Amino acid sequence: MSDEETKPSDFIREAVAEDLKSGRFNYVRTRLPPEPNGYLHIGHVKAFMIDYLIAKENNGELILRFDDTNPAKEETEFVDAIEDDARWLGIQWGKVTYASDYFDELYEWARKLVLMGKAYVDDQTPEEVSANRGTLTTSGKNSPYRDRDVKENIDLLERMKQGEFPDGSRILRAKIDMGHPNINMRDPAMYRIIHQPHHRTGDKWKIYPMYDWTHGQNDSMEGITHSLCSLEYENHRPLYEWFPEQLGVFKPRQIEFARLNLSYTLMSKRKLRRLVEEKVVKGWDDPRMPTLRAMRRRGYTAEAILDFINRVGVAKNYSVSDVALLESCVREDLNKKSLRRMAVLNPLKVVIDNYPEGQIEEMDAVNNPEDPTAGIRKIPFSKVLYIEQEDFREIPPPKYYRLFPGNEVRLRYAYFIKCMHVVKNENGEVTEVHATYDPSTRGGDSLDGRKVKSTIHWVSADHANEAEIRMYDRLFTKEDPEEGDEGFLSCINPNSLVVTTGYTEPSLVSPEVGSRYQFERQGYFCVDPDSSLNRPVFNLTVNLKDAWAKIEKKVK
RNA sequence: UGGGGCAUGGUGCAAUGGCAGCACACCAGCCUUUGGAGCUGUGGAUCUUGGUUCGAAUCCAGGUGCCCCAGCCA
Repeated sequence: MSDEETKPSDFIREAVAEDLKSGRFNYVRTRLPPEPNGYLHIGHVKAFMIDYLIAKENNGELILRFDDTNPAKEETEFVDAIEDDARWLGIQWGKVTYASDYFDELYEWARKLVLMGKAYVDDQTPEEVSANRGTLTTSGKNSPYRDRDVKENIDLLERMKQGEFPDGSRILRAKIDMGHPNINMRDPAMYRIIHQPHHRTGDKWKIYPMYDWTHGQNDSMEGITHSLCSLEYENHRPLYEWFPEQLGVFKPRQIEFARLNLSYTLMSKRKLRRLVEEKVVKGWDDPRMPTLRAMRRRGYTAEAILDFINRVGVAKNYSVSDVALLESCVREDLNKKSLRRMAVLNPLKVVIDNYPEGQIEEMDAVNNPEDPTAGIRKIPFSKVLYIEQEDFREIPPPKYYRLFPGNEVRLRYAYFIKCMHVVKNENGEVTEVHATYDPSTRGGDSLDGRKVKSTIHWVSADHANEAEIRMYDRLFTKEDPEEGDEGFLSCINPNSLVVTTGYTEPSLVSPEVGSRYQFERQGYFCVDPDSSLNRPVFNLTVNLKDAWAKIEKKVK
């Protein structure tokens, strides 16, 4: 296998290679630019991996730079969480910086622009600024303050900085062209007045730089060669390039790609916040959320997430990836790694009539058929068992070959059993299944070559341990939760969380929080921090493919 | 009646003028002590019209559709 062949390529990697070849840059340096105003979600992972891998593949550097230019929205808590999540993904960066590290230098650069006559203080109200910006199809109007002289501008800017003026009373604007067809070039704001403490600079500043003024200049100051961002910044590129051009400083290259969208998933921080605030979910780390904290809690591995991101690829097409692909990646990874265990989620009592009262046998069970080195374990077998309610039907539908009266199935790693009769309650519901076992099939193999069509899982009732099982499904019922007029809150899946009490084999009495198992024939489960002594809580990470569900649906 | 961008199976991504391919999903079969996993196979796509060319998904022209932009958010 050669690295040359397996190395992914896309239009960004090609552009970077071209820049190196042409000599536009002789090194590669990228940056991760999160705003510390919320938790990372899977959409960020795509952007992060592009930055990280492109730096890595080119023996370049990666800087983690927090874009903290708006004190009203940002908090240290998020800085820590973002670093933690990024590290969990395995991303490595050279150093951590903050936009706020550069506030002084940025201010000097702004003064320089004012001195050059390329920026001015505007006294218009926000409403006037907006009204005079024009529309998409009509030109804007120059501010009456646009031709203020340099001295006055310098003085006013300094006084803005000193906190002499109230919020919203003035802004510093770049002097470009109010008639520009690209609205971002119609004298964009560089500084606004905000009398609020900043999570890092405290109350030193009363003015804060805007994204457009900050980001590109930070890139330049840090010697970033490639500033990779999502498509919505395409319209900002002319401005991104205008500033360093005027200042005569290092000019990084901005390249845009399509952000990640996922079916049945919301990616906007604002809307995710509503889910938390309106208690649709229990918090940012609720396993149904697309945040990394939630996915970690749910049991997704970093490897699976990274594999997914890699398979999705990089392009400029607006696209919505299928959440089924993510789930497939999670299954593939977990299938190789997870220890198998037996757990009954919705118990139905089975009594083996011909099994000696009080007898207990230890059955050998394989820990992971995909990994022989995982070894085997012992599971106790006795006269009274629990099986899954779904694994018994009094009247079997077509193609059903699990347990039903008269049918024989295999209890995994134990015996063949045959259903003889059932016991019902006053409502006519089956409460107990009676069966006989064939002692010659111990371990699950018949001596006479007799075949059964089904193998079902079980636990010994006396030895089983109670556990809380949290079964998760998609949060939304629509592929695009935002489709239609009713909004995403109108298509919440009422069954996105179903909690049951299940029974596990005794080896799972107190599993380590965060450990992952495959419950045979059901899915992958991860031990939740809510677990208490002898009463673990298991989160469904992802279910196993359910062939019977498909058949049943088709037969109907 | 502006500017910027994008159109390839159901979904996502390749093919860089030379046999339209990969993954997921789907369907059929094989195998199976998980109706799991695995294996094999089938079907299905170049937005449209015209042009250049021996040859076009790719180049050119027109059309159509979708996305982004009028924060003192990022």
